[in-house]
Amino acid sequence: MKQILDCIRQEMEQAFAACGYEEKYGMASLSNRPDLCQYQCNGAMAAAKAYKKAPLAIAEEIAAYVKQSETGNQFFEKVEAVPPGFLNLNLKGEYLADFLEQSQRTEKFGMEQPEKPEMIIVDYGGANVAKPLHVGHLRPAIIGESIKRISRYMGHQVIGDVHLGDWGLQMGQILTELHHRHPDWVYFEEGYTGEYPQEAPFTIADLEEIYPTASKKSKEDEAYRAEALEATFQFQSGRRGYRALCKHITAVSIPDLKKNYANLNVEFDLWKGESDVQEHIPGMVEKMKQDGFAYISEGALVVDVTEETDKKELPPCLILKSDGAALYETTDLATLLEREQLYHPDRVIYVVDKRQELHFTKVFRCAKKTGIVRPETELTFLGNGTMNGKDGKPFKTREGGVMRLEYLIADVEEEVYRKMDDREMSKEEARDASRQVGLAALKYGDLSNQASKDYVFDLERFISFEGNTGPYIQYTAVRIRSILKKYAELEKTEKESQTESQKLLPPSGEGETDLMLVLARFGSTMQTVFEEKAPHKLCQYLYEISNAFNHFYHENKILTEENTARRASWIRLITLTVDMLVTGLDLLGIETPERM
RNA sequence: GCAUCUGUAGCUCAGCUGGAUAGAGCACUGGCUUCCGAAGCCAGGUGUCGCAGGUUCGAAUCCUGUCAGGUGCACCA
Repeated sequence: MKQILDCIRQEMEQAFAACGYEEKYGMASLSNRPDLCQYQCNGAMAAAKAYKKAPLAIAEEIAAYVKQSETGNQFFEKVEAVPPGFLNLNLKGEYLADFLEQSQRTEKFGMEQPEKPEMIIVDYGGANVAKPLHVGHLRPAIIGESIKRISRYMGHQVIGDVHLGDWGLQMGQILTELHHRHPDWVYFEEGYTGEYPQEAPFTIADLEEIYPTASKKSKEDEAYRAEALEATFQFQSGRRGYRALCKHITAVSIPDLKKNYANLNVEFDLWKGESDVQEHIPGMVEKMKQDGFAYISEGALVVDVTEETDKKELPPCLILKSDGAALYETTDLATLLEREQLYHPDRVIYVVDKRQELHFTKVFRCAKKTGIVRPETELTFLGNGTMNGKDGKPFKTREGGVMRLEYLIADVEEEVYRKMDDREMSKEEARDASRQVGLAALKYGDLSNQASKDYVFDLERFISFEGNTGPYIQYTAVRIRSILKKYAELEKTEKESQTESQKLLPPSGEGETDLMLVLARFGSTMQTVFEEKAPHKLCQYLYEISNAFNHFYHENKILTEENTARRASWIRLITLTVDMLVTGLDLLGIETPERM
């Protein structure tokens, strides 16, 4: 169904046209002065210049036209021209109620599905094998998951890909470290042609110690680093023993990563890694050479990606290192190649740390230039800022190290659990609720900030349950559910149910009108959130719904309302409210507990 | 050095495809519960929108310059 704002715009555009002005001046928007009106149209002021007339005169002309027109009469309770030339609009209660009535009776609150659903791939994991997830993985995971859910909800076909880091230097470093420790392993025996063991000779816990050690040595020791680079090259060139070991590393890591992402309520459709696209590399490189895009520069194989409009010359996109090994760029390009073959995506959205912007700019340009993706494929870089500590610097543990994600989650959960002491719940229920509330605190604290900006992690604030926080939204939803439960019991004692047959009545008071106006914005808000890939705007919206509901709630006694038609109408209104809240939270990747 | 992002209330942040008095939350003060969850609601003060110019009827928003901070600049990912 059509959005309210679109109806208003159409109405106003028609009015402008009928009065002899260009249609575009009918552009209406939400009022920025709610005390004066609900919607506004500023077109008269813009038109004043073009038509050399007084803005107020135009506004009055339009207002008069709308008032006498049939459809205008149906929509508006008020159409007012105000100096210097604003058009202030208020909707009729009947129309508003009718609109929400339809929203409630239609799937997805009446949101229209896209004519042509797009195939969208969201690349947002960034996890590396052999390394535990840490706070740096939090933002891409949370934001990406939300983008995925929102896109899917809008009616598109969406694939989330974790895109594991399982191919680069880190693998060479681990191989080197393992070689040093266990030179006798069959994996390191040259010329060995037999089968390698099925079982991995190490556990995830071993790896969690081995990788940091190797990484550290590689930074400090030149010879060690050279060894790791050589191992990387050998491994990438297909040395059997190395490949077998890396398979073990991946096999051991994935279940652990899955578990940790699941704790965050983050799920991927694809668990592909960099290693999965290696077969595409030789052909891809060969074609780039043949087509004349790739050439040797300073020993490495590169593709130029500068464009005329650049203020500064971009470094070229590196395809192969001078030692012939593949790079980050190479793998990302090959991944795009494979995605194009398998899924033919209309868009690929990368949710990764914003510091990688240059890298992706190069990859995108190279992919377009060399024809790896179609010209119309939209490649989007959604760079996220970092989560900082209260000192404004990247979040660290007290000891100054990088915090593991599972510890952070556990800390938040524990803190919430302590606060729920006084609730009448079983220990089990309280645990479960604190998990959901804690996660909401963490995720909402993150998502309510613009993705591209850094933000300060403040545990106290996020879990404070006051103000614009995840728990506050959850609380509002839980509270409504509680009322609905009570109502269901109450209704049992009455002769017949009225809720189903009762239509939504026009609002009876200020609080109810405001609530209805907010709820009526669901569709257009979702559209904006999707288009701008801006989950923080969804947070803001849910917060507005919650505020509007709480205001309404204090203004009206729902269950004791004597007019049963009114009461049934209110029940339907708050049902719509809670449905939208729960849906919205779910799109942020946040669950709503039964009680809290 | 070059590029790029950010600078809004004491703190944390919205607003930035130009519009009417720049908004929230926290913190601070006072009030509201014989009644649906007070983790709530109501009321109260706070701003050189980094600075300086410019465009415009109109600028936090667009343009230029400038200051401050962050980030990135070819064989790591």
